[in-house]
Amino acid sequence: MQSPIESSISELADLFRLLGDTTRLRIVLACLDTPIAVNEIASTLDLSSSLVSHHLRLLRAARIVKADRHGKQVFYAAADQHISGVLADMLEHIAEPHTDAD
Amino acid sequence: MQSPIESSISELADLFRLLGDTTRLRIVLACLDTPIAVNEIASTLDLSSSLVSHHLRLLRAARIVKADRHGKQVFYAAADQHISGVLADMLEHIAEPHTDAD
DNA sequence: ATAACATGTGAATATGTGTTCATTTGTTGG
DNA sequence: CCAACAAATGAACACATATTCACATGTTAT
Repeated sequence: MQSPIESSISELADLFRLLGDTTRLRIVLACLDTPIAVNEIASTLDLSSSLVSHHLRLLRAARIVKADRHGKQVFYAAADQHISGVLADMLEHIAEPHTDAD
Repeated sequence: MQSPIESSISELADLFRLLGDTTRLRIVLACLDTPIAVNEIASTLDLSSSLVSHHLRLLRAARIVKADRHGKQVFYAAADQHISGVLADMLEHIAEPHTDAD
């Protein structure tokens, strides 16, 4: 991997920071496979739609998810393959057996 | 991707949250390619070794980096391929051209 | 043992941020 | 146009956490 320039680093960190909150992460996971409306996310995860909307705004700004309006409802979905790729890699990292030796 | 169980989610979020700070991210990037000592990280990134040590402790606890003592110095390196894989994916995500249309 | 160096740690503070509540904007159907 | 619903937003608060400073621990050489 190339050493990323300084400007990319804050952008990188932004993306990770957004995924680093359990509520936001659950929201992202909820719309990974198929587009899903805001209030459906809210009811599924048992959150207020206000809170979901707040988080989706941040996720959308970072292009982690993309929005698609259908009538009154707005459907959200993962922006691209890299997002699911990152999540898959991290899950492997967790699954990996680890000795207690540091 | 399988839907990750609830316990994995907080573990996942922890990992992302740790990478979501620019200082910690720079530290991780600094020891991605080759093991590097604490004070070398500190001087390279122009940080106090105390701060670097604090962050390394968190990164080590999450098994993002691993420690290796050689004499007085402790060398740190990325724990496994998944970490670099995640970073590579995220960099691709950033590099991807994006329209301003939301 | 002691000095010199490298790393680790605890407490305190300043800053960032997730959540709630109230309100507003946008959209469809009567 | 108006009522009903979905989504978005702003302000305020509570809480988490990154950083600094002072000090402790661990390691090597003399």
